[in-house]
Amino acid sequence: MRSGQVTIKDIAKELGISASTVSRALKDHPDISSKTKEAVNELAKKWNYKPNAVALSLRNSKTNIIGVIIPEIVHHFFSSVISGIEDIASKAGYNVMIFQSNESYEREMANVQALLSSRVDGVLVSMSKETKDHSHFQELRDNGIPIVFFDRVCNDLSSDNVIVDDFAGAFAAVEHLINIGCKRIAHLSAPQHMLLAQNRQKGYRQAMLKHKIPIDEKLIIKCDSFDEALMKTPDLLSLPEPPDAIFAVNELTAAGALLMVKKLGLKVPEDISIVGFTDGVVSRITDPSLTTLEQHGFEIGIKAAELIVERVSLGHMDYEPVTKVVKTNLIVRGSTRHI
Amino acid sequence: MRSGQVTIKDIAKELGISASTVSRALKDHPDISSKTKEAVNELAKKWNYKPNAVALSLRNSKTNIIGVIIPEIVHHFFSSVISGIEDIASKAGYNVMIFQSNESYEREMANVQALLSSRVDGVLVSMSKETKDHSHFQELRDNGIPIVFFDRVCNDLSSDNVIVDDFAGAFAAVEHLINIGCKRIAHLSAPQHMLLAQNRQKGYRQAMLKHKIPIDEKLIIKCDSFDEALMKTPDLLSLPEPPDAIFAVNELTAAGALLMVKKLGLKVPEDISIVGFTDGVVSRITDPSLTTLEQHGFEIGIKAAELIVERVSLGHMDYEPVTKVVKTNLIVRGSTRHI
DNA sequence: AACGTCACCGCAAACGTTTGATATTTAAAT
DNA sequence: ATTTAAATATCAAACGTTTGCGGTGACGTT
Repeated sequence: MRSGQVTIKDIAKELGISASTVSRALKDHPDISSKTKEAVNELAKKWNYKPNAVALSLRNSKTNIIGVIIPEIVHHFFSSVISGIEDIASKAGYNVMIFQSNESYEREMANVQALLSSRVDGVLVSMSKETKDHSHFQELRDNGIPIVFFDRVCNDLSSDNVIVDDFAGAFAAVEHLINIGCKRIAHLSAPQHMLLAQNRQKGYRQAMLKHKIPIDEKLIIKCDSFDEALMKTPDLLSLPEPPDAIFAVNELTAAGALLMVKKLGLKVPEDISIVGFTDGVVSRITDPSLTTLEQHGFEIGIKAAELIVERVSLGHMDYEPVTKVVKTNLIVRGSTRHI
Repeated sequence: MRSGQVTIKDIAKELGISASTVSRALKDHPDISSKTKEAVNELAKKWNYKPNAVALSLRNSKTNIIGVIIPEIVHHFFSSVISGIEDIASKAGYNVMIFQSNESYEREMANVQALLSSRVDGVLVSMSKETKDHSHFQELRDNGIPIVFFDRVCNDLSSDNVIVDDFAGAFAAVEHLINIGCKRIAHLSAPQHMLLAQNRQKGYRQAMLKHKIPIDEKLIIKCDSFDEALMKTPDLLSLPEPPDAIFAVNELTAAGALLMVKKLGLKVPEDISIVGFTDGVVSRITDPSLTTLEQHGFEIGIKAAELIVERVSLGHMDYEPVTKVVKTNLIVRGSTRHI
């Protein structure tokens, strides 16, 4: 057995022919006699020859790698996205390289540098919460590497985006709450520099407006994690006019609110209805199970990967950016009143 | 602005010097005058030169990529592992390429071929449930690529492993149940061809044995998902002598059992105590929260990555395989009685 | 004998980088 | 003025692959 992996040269040497002939034989080039082809193919099989992707990348200036930058892998939504990406990429002959920013701007920039060095063919990004400047992404573009943003997209950079329909989803959720008779609906929101959070809040406001329910700003608070929900829900409930419903910006926040509401002796959904965003495992196993908006992470991954593959195969950066929107579904479960 | 990325040659041409001089200047080689170095560094910075990793890989026969094959990315445990891997890898200067087998043997083999072609420096694997033959992994080894298995390891192939201490964990869990006074402890188990499931069941039996509690085989059933737990828990509870505790092979199964027990009008933990394996988000948000065994996915990822980095830097395949065991912690929460 | 036509194969360059072995220049020492 | 050494820069090869171009026989046609 040889050390390292078999190359075309090894085969050529063994057969006493040139490397180019071996290359052509392997590709069934008409210039090569069938005798030679047979010999080459036989030996290649016997020695388990695998083309060296690195050499190919160098020659073709194409790595067949797509890079992914994600805030945190340990998230049902994000891991679903990655799964979708990997699915499509592997089908299209691409490999996937992942980087997590850990919600840090620094890390994200370092990741971009690594991607640049790796000469990946295209990049998929969901931005970190910290990120406000986008020049590192522009740098990728300047070097001819197409980018598709997903979920946490970039509003000032004109770019390809794949997002969930946050506005419509939030609107539907709040309208559902209104339809079952809720009047004082609280909104647990995320920081407003994120487009996603803006749109969900807009959906909330629009639904309230449409149904002529006055908006109480005291019912809109920044609260976007399980632990924060545990902290802030009591304040909300001790308002002079407490809410009769909560619309949370994500699943875990909704779960935290649910837990605290119960702990404070109120009943869900009889006293308070709760709706979350993002459909993970959590919503199904709470008691009662949570009414949520399906976020279709897998689908987003698929769409984003399809788009980047298309952009990469284009071979140039001269295209009109598009924004693909994935619809959300409202899944009604036990945490909202039935009428 | 130039199209494509800046190379050493571009810099050399612009400065009227040779590529080798540029290369040495960038590495602060003593042969190069400081004047030249300054000029080179300045231009490299101005033009944003990034070394081409592909060319380096080819030259050094080292890609600085580690490949990961995982059954399903969308799993709290596995995504935690990936997160740990990515953390260590990036610190050590490696990039991470992921592949999911989707629990399919076919896919897994295809992934190995891709890994082989990509010339990754090392591979981390958690096997698919289907996999019984391991020659594809042997092929990686034969080509000088070290492998570290984690969680779902390979018993017949002598190899590096990183696993959780399933036996001790299960033992501790069951002993805890016994200590709080439970006598009839049911075990919701996974298919026994998986080493992991075997060891957990062994831990269960050993703990019962130690405390001289008779083992009732009717209390050991195959049941390893949320939905299956919803189905089978009622049968368990309607036994002539129903259990007073449940030890489930994983978190979601425990959550399913918990939900169903409550639905049937029994109280947790007053009537029945429940313990799960694997610590995800789910255990914290159930009501009551679940007593579980922390599986430390992140930690496993870290250990596995550290090990593969070590193996890779060794530069040869002549080492004695080790098995690293990550301890589990029993986290006592609300689903088990306090005494 | 001279030429053309095939069928088959090899040469060399290119992708970007590094590095041992050389060249060339500069300055100092004889 | 010549030699010597040091300083500086270049050459060429190598990593594995592809591909345009050129080359070599064998054979058939005039």
